[in-house]
Amino acid sequence: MTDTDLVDALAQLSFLVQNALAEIGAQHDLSLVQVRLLGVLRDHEPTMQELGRHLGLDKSSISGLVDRAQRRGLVTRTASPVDRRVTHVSITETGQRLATEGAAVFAEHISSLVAGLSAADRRTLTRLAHQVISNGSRVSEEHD
Amino acid sequence: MTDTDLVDALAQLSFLVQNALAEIGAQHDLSLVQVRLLGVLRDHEPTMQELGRHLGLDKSSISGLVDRAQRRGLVTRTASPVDRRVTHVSITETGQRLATEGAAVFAEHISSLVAGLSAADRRTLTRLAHQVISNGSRVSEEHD
DNA sequence: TATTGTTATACTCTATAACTATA
DNA sequence: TATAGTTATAGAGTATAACAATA
Repeated sequence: MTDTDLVDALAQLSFLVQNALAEIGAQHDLSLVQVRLLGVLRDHEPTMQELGRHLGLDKSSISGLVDRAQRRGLVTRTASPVDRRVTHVSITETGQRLATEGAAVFAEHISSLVAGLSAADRRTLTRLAHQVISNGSRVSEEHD
Repeated sequence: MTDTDLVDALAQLSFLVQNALAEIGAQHDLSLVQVRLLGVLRDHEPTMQELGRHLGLDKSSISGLVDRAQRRGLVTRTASPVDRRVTHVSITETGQRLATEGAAVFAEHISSLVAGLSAADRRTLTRLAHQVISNGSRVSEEHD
């Protein structure tokens, strides 16, 4: 027996959040995947391969993705000093500014969505969301 | 002051749910937008224009989307009897079966994600998610 | 004239397969 | 031989602009 109401609510909620992310990106001509790319690069300087794992994309897709972002001055490629096959990707000043600004707008947008909830309800929602997320990590590890 | 922890949790949760949807679709060679298309058509027989509003896409994008789904035997076009400019889109038997089966798999997947929560916590999460969603509807109406 | 839908075009995004350079 | 990344190719998905048919 599945909880139809909860399943539907989580599906709708996920679309609400993803649409917000997509719209904020679109205001700067960024697709959702470019938003995710900048999001990853805010805190990491991964290799092309690591980037592919993070985003769940083939290495050839990453090549094109980074090409287009680089063409717009958002990221740069740097050669690894230890293994000359390896390329690291980093975010530029411009990309960083865009990512930081977008993250702030996103945070405000989501905050406005939960503004009607009491402080206690917001804490509860945070706790329950984390529980579902950690459950999700466990599930995806099982399928490795 | 924005609630960083809640914002992050909702973002992560949205990716968890959307990835599940995308993976289930991919098992039948359906993209996320094709999944959404079939989802809408399960309960409606909209015109091309209405479909565009539902999915937030331009009418030209809908033409291509429906073309590809029709080529695969998932949907059909029917002429409106009252206005000869208008085309209605309906789901086929094959599409219906696919959509119903996918919805069941999705429901099971999400249910397994929340299986660790108590019944009370699941009820609370349902309530809070609905509150955020209705807040989101209100917000998007304001921007009309 | 206004509206519905299609078509032409251009670009992003994605995977597969073949390739190059390095290990 | 194996691995990291690129390139060639093909297809889905998207929007803009121009178009045809109908209202």
